[in-house]
Amino acid sequence: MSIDVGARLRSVRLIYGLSQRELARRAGVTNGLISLIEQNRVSPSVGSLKKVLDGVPMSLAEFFTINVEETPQIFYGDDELVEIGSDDVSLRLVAARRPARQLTILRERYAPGAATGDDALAHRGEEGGVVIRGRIELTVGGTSRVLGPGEAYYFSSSIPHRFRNVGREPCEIISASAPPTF
Amino acid sequence: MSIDVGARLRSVRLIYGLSQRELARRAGVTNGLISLIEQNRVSPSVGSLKKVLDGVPMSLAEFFTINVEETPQIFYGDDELVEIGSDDVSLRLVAARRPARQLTILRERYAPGAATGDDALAHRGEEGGVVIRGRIELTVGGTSRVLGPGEAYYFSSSIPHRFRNVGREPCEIISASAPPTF
DNA sequence: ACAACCTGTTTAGCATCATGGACGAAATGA
DNA sequence: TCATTTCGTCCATGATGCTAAACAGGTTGT
Repeated sequence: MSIDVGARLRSVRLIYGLSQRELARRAGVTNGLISLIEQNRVSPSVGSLKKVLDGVPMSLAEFFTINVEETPQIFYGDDELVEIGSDDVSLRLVAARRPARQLTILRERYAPGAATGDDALAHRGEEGGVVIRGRIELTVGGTSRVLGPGEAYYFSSSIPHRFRNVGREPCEIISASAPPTF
Repeated sequence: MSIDVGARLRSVRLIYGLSQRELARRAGVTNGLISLIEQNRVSPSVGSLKKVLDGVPMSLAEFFTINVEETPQIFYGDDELVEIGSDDVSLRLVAARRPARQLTILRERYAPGAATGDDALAHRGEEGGVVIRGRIELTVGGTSRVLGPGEAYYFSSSIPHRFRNVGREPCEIISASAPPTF
């Protein structure tokens, strides 16, 4: 549940082949603090954690992104396409069972006339995709464009956006987004 | 230089349309703490920052990844599919011109018999994709499997991996990886 | 054996964070 | 107008992070 900052810090320190004292010296903190953090006996302030990571160097974003356990896991096949959409808009998620994915990959299918909703979507991250079949109208931040098979798109997910199938046949898209939205 | 945790938190809170008190209630902390953090008058412990973000909800990784300035940029269409592959393996990159992408999205085309190379690939991050057409043999960490249209895959890119078209027709895949490899 | 150095851990005390409540300003409603 | 609600900020106090120094165990070298 918790982040296990201690294990993360220990693993990055060892990756860089540093002792607690050496890292402490580079970071301008005490070795004792490194020890306490690695044992999870304190929850460091963001300020001191940043100082520590500056000694490596590594950004806070990277620190919280790295996967410590490194559970090599492979997901294959049709089974991994888990349905999460509605009737008109079918979303199939790749590797849904995998914990802590860095990516959401979807096969999206829009029935003729179907759309992602009346309100535009807006969330963190970036997303993009490629149209496989059919024609889709993509509205991003006020401007619209119709995309056909083979065409692609990419934008910041925080800009309000909406998809709508304006063709007479079903439309299919492969999309990806990071950080994961599902 | 510093991270300006305060401004980040404030912008996140406002994106979600919450007051300091409402966020505090959801997070299980006091409104005063939210106020102090947003003014950068304290450097919150990782533990409390996590509690706060759980109220949104947002991960620490996302929190430190978000770009406060947010340059809205949209990439559309066929133009954005930039060719980067060889003769047998064609890779077209979505939104190649966009700086600092968080995602690599590729349309990959393998001629019959073509492969990603004699040596297996291994790099940081995660990747996945969906087969659109043809049949591809995917080898990840010693085990192989042949995937057909509609099937999907997902794995840690650090595991050595290799793609090979084992069918008689061209194979097409839409893939995504993060962090970006191209 | 012994010293000199390394490792990570522990502890007392001080600095900082986090709480609960009080405060004034601004908006809402009767 | 006056009461009520909600906003963000501020303050005293208790909780916790952080430092400096001591400690125990392991390795190297003389």
